[in-house]
Amino acid sequence: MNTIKVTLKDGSVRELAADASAYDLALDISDGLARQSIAAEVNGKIVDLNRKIDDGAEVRIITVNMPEAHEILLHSTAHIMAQAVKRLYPDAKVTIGPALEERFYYDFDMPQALTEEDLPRIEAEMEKIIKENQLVSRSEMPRDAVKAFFKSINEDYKLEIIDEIPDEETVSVYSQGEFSDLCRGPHIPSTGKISAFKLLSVAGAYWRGNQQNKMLSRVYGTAWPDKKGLKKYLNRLEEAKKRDHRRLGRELDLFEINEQVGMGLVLWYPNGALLRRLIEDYWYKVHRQKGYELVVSPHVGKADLWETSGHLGFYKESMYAAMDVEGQDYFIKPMNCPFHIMIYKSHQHSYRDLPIRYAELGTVYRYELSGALHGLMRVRGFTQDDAHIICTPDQLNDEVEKLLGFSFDYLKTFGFTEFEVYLSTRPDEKFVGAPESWDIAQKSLKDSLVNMGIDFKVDEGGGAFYGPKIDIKIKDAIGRVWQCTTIQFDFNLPERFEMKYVDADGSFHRPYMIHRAIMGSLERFIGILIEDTAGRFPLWLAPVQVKVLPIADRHFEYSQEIALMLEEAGIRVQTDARQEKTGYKIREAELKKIPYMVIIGDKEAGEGSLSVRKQRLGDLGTMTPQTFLERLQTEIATKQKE
RNA sequence: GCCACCAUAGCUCAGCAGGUAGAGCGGCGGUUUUGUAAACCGUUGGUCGCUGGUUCGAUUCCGGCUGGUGGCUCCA
Repeated sequence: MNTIKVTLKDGSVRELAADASAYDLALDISDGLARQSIAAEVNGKIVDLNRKIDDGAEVRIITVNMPEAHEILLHSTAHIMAQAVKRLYPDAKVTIGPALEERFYYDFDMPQALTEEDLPRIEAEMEKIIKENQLVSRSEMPRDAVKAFFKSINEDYKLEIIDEIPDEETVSVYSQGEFSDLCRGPHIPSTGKISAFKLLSVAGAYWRGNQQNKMLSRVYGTAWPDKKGLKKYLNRLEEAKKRDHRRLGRELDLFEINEQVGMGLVLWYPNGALLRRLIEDYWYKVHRQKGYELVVSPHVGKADLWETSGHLGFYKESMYAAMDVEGQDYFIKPMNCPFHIMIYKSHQHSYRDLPIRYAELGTVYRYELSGALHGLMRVRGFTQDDAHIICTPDQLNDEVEKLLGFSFDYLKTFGFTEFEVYLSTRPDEKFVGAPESWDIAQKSLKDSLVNMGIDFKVDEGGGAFYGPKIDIKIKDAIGRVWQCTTIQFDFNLPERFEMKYVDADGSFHRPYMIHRAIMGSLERFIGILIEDTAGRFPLWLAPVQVKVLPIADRHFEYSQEIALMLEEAGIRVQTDARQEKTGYKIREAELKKIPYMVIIGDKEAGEGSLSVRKQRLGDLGTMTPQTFLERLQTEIATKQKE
């Protein structure tokens, strides 16, 4: 009998029967490994476990617990779900069902939309399929045969997908029991390999995400190597729920979005407004330090301005309707740029004046679909931490590098340490400006990133029509990623507004312009900050920093003294003089996530000391008022995170 | 905007196979002078989101609207 040789990850070589599959290899190594295995990596490519191995291949068995296995688990579970749905609702047509990062979904075209109530039934049917432990098999077939097959079972969507698969790619079908699905794979060897899954929600989703198309029923679910993993994930969802900024916003009295005021419009309560103001103050301070000039622009502008800027041409669907002012149309601003440009144009500028950096916390209004609104994260009126940098072509590199450094420093100040950076380049079809200008700008952006040693991904063709951009996303405390900073070139507006500067030789030139926002929007950034910190803001941002808790009425006078001393030192302090037990006052301060509590009883009043308690950590012991104040001041000055 | 679901006291929620509602917390009043996450007693809170319809009668059933949630799309 012929044999083949395969190399394992550790470099060792094994001899197997000529027709051996990856599973046979796993079995040959150990029964335990075989049991745990769900796929194999052959010559760097992840394939099905029952795929035959070629002689000389380098093979690694993928077991359920490996990170690479998760996507397969999710994807295979999606198939099991589709199978279950087809069993329960034979009229359902399957469409697509990919794995996401920790979840999967499958979209179905249903005669009647699925609801939450259908989920337990589907889950039960899935359990059955898993118990049946059906073998999952892959077959590669000629396109026509595949099409004929899906046509025979009325899966129209699959036909549409097949037509879009590039010719050079092989078309494969995965089958388990009575269910077959067009799929690239790989998949688990049999349905019994799934041991922990849960369906999470149903939602509507347009076929191919296009509003013109039919609304499908989407079911989201998740799958994990074991029950423990599933439980951990579900706990994480719970944790995220606890951090939900909408809930904390109410609990901590930060803000409200009021029905009578209007959807997507934020009312900032005193605590939230204070938090916001602290961020604004810091923002103004560092921008002045970084050479920005602060400008202020109006909330509305005449139609002519928006005509010139092109917004009425390409952005109208996001703008609110015109208002008539003495026979003239005015529009509420969706962006600040035209105003900043008008400020630039008010004077003639020499090359010596550049770069000019105009910054404004500019509140803009954009029409967002009602269904897209979400707490502070997506609203209709929001404040951009906007700035426009106007410079000469040879100042570009320097400006971009400064800007990147500034952005990272700024975000780090708020405790964010992990970033994802994206460079988006010129779109294929629609763009303004000369391709050469794009090349210069893109090169400048790229060089800056490389020079600064920043890891980034390139989103080829992902730029706006008016220029390439760099986006920075931040990762929060529970690993979620949020888009904040955006640094965008603009070849459009300088042209439209005929911006210019006078060069050394006296000739006029068009300056380069960069739009940038570091936080993106204040509303959204604060929303992210709330979720990142779970409402436990760093001391420098906490609306109330210290709560003074006299134990009995006789301690009130000394408590007042302490509160006054702290207040005079610039600490935001409140005294809880109610006739309540200390435990009760502490509990309340804890729930309001006030960073420090100062407890004052006979002992403290007698010796002129303080008993200090830190939120969540508990009793820090007794210290002098001076020591405590110094501790606070250090923590504030260093903007230390909780 | 579209699909599904949801809307009961300030908050969290129970209830009603149709006969106009209840708890805990909070608020208020009192007693307690209190030591590191909830003292005790009393009391006040609701056009059951709005609006039509069915019905002798609707918070409950049906329709419309408004708002919210999860998605789709877009993006700060």
